[in-house]
Amino acid sequence: MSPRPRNHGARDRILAAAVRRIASEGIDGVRIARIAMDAGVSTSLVHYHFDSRDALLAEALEYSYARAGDVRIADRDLDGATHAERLQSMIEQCLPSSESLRQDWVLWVELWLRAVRHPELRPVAEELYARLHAWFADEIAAGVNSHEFERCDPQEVTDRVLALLDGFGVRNLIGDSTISLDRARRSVASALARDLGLGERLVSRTRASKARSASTAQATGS
Amino acid sequence: MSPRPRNHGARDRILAAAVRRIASEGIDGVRIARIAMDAGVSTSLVHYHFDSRDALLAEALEYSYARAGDVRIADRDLDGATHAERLQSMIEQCLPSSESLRQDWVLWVELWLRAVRHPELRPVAEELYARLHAWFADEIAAGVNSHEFERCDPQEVTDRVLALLDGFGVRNLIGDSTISLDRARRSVASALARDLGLGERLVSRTRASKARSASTAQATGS
DNA sequence: ATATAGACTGATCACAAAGTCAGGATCGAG
DNA sequence: CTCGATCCTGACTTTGTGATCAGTCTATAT
Repeated sequence: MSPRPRNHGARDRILAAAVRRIASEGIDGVRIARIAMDAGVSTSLVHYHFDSRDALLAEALEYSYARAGDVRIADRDLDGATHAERLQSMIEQCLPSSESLRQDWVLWVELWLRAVRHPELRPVAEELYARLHAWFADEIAAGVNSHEFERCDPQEVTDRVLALLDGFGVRNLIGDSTISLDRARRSVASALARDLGLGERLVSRTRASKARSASTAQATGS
Repeated sequence: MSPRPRNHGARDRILAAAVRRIASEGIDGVRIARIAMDAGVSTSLVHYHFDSRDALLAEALEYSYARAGDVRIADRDLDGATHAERLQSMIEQCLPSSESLRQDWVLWVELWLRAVRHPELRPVAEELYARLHAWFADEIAAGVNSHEFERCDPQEVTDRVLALLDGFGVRNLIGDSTISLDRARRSVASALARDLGLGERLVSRTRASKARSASTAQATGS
């Protein structure tokens, strides 16, 4: 047997550093010298592991999007929760409510911008939205089935929720002082609540903050 | 009198070319050589008129945002219209529904991304949102006053509409096949209609398409 | 022991693109 | 006419950065 590739982890460190740098400086602003520095290696090693700068960045983004697209929780605190409580927690995880979520958001916007100009990226974006869509629509449909929610079209409602999340999320992301995180949360939740026939509140005040802290705790970690 | 600066229009042509190039290639992708080519001048002239690449791009963006932020219509066809009809037309003009609106949208997203990393740009973004907000909120408040709409909080409703517009707009902009322009239009309009107590439709079918064609006609021109 | 493949580096190349500079062309004022 | 300011250009310099390459080091297999 010929010696197998044994990686001392440098490759992964480079990828991780790349993701961080992309988030902080933008795809176009990233310099491989910085990535190498962050990863504690020489620039040559970066070129050794990746064919080109573009290849590195593409893989880094792919990695990050895959992670972000993975359903974000198997949140133990929500095991016995109602569908409304789960939805509340999902909303929380789709807003830039923690440092790591903000980072995901920036890469997200970066993807939007590039998808406009590079049609080959559109499937990537669509796939991400499709997963988010399924995540919400399934939960809503389940709630309708179990008569927790009023009859409604889960597809329509989901699209509206995703749009609200994007709209409020972006404004909060860019630091618009009129859209606090809490305002975004409440607006999205109350709009959703009305669509589901729950009146003005998705969940009661105390339960809402419980769901929130449960999900932010796990979003912040890692 | 000392000789006045006599500009043969080159400076403006450079700015216009810059805006076009930024929209098509992105702020980071813009090369002054290309801008110069488009404007039919030498690169040296670009440097003659603008201190630096950054200064040129900043001025170009400022120019474009100012134009886009200007209230977009004094739409004669809507002079005798109801507030609902006006709102329908405003929605149309806040979605990427024409080539020039798509261009504005791209620059808009570009601004979001940079505002995240350059706090000095945030006031620019906030100002743009403030104008949009006022535009919608005034119209809604007027409709409430005249009892065309149900009593509601125009600020809240406006923020929700702007979020929906951003959310649906972005997805349409990146070519997401599940969010057609028409779907975006109808979703935003129906959500707004419900907020205003008008049931499911903001305006009747025929009047809606009339308002749409009126506003796209003027959005496409120029 | 030594041959081999993978992991890694320092030095260097190549190139694109921003920015500079010296000077030419044009126009208005005196 | 001619002086000076404005407008404009081609050639050049500079710099940042992606990529290459020759070679070292280490671990493992035989």
